[in-house]
Amino acid sequence: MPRPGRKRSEQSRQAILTAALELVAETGYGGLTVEAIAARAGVGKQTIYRWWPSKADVLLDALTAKASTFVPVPDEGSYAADLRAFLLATFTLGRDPRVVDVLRALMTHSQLDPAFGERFRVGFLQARRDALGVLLDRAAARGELPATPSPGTVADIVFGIVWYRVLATRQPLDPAQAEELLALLTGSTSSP
Amino acid sequence: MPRPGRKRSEQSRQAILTAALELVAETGYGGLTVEAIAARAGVGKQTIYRWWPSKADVLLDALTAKASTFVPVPDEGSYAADLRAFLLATFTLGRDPRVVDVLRALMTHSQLDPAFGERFRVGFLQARRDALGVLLDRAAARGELPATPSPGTVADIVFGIVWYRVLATRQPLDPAQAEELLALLTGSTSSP
Amino acid sequence: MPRPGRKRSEQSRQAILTAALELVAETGYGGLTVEAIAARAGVGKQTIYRWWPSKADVLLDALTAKASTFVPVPDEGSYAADLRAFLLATFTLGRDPRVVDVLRALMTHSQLDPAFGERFRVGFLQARRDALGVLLDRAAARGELPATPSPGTVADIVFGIVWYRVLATRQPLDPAQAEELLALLTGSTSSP
Amino acid sequence: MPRPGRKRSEQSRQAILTAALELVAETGYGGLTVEAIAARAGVGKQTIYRWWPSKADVLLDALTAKASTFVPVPDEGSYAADLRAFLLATFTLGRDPRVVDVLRALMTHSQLDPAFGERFRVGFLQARRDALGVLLDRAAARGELPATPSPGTVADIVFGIVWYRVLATRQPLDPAQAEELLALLTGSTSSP
DNA sequence: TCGTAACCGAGACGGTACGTCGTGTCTTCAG
DNA sequence: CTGAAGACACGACGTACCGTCTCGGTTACGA
Repeated sequence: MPRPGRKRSEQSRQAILTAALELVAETGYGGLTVEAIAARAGVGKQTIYRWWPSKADVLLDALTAKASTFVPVPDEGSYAADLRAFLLATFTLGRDPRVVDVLRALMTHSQLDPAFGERFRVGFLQARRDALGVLLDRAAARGELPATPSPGTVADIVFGIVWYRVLATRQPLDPAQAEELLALLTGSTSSP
Repeated sequence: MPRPGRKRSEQSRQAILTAALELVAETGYGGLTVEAIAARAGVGKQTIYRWWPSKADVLLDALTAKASTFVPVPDEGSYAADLRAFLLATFTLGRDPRVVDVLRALMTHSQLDPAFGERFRVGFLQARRDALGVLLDRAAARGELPATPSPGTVADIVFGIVWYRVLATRQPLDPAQAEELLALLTGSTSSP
Repeated sequence: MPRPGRKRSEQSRQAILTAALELVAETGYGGLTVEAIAARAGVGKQTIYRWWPSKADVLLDALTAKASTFVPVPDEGSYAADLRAFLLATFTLGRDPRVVDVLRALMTHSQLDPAFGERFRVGFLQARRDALGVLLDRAAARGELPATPSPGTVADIVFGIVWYRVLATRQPLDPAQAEELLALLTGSTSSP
Repeated sequence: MPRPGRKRSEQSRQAILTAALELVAETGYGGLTVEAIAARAGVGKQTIYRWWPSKADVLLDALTAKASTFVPVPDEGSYAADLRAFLLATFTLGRDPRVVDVLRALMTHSQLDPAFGERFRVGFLQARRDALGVLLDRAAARGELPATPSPGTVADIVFGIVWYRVLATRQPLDPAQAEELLALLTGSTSSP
């Protein structure tokens, strides 16, 4: 049942998302203020607060709306092929500076704002783990999964390396490293 | 050659470091303000600004001064033993909530303040990588090092998993996972 | 053409003016801080800085708004009657401790802040001289004005005595002295 | 009986007085800080606080030390001659910008610091009134004094006009105005 | 077609913290 | 003991954003 009243302005929504992405790319999270987003988008602050709980939620929205953050997990037939596909898709995404800037901002904000931290953990980080989980379950069903790095540890390793490079070393993700990781995790030819 | 003028007050320095650690434990980085540190330490704000470039530098100082952050790397005779020692020391440290709170704050601030980010990267993160590097060099000299995960990737994996759990999942570091990691990286008996 | 946005709060404005007057009466100009005004008025500091260039401008506003600083110059029929009315009104105002406290603060601030000094001189001091000037012009037109103390000097004498007592001797203005001044300036019966 | 220890440095004293005069001339009272005086004089702040209760006392000291502030009151033979001498000496002094700058600073500080205000009133302002008082007493003894402006009012008029021009209009004192004042106060030929 | 309700931009509001400046006191070392 | 140097606790400064709250004005549905 459509309520009365003016409709939400799609134009303002787009302007806000774009402004947020631009600002985070230009100045980092430190220079990202609600006032600056509103000013650049030509929008009142209230319009932002009306639709998003925090500026990080704006970014999260922008990330899922603009970039195709979604990493599909098609069945490639084997654990190795599945994992390779997942890693390459993930590492490719992690080479886009615009995406990386947003990821940094999201993780930073989740440390400052516990409520957002929970949303981010449940709605984003866990979703990525689940995607990898699907793949690992499939491998387990096939009996392909090595016993020793438990699925949880595999996820910790894969996402750990991504976030560590994004936040700590700030070096772009390297596809060659994805292959190293693949070899390590599938146990193929790793003897001295 | 001692300069003239009053000496720096060691008492104030200690009070500031302690206050910073307490506040970050109580309220997280979000509640850590220079004013609050100064108030709790019974100190003027200027005394903090005089000696530390930012509040995160205070924490970094407190971390290295109070907690024995230093992870020594004695030669245990083999790569596996060396790495086990390193991982256990690291994971143990990463189970101390006071240390973890500070680590979160440091990484958060390094995203907000690029200048501190550089200091943190060079003075802390790289130092930890170097410690692991000593160990890996020793193993390479002995010919014990598996070919495939390059030393850089080993470091990314080890520190990646630590930081990912500290920042993202917020689950305490698990010694059993250290053993998993050890098995994986030394290539010992990991077939299904 | 009304601009968009929330209107200025008249309630805040009144609270600020009142707080400023109270504080200057209680503690003098030395104890008058923008922070104290804001705190007492239950107002953010920014609200003060938004509307007044300095704390003295708040006081000046309060003086003209609250106290009836205005000294009317009705035509009393003769120079002597006009001047008596002017002097009595001025001296009466100068006996109100609340007014005197503010005057002291304004003159003090005008020495500290040259920009305010100019505003004060043009917008307040000159206005008072002009009021006296009207009266003197009228007397001149009637041919009542003694030749020797030029109008400018008459003004210097009248306002000089007021400010000197306010700032230097800190003695309340004395109506009897107004009569002395009147006799002197109108040249009535002043021989030995 | 000479106390033990190092003697007070006359060189430092002179440097402080000179620095204070220079600063007040360059920046007015607003830019006159103890730190700036100490820095320019090449002196520790403590040396200033040791010998003067406030920065205004430094200026007061400098004024009486450097400029010959003293207005002598020789007996010129008649009230008119005495008063003319006094007024011309006073107005001449009040035409020196360096003196005027200091006077402004002293009066300003006396509004901010009640203790200095009292010192200034008793030690400086009253001294000037007393000088004029000597002259008026002499005239009274001779029977030359007009009845109507009482001696106190004469003083209020004379010093009022000086301070009013120094603080309020900021116009230099005018010798012609001294003559006007003289004519007015001695009652000589002032009919229309 | 006319409320009425939700939207919009703008921007003022009460707050909190920022980083800086000056105060007057204190501590250190040199003369 | 004085003097230069400078660190100290303190308090106010003026600014930047926060998240909230009016404003006047604009859609757009339902009576």
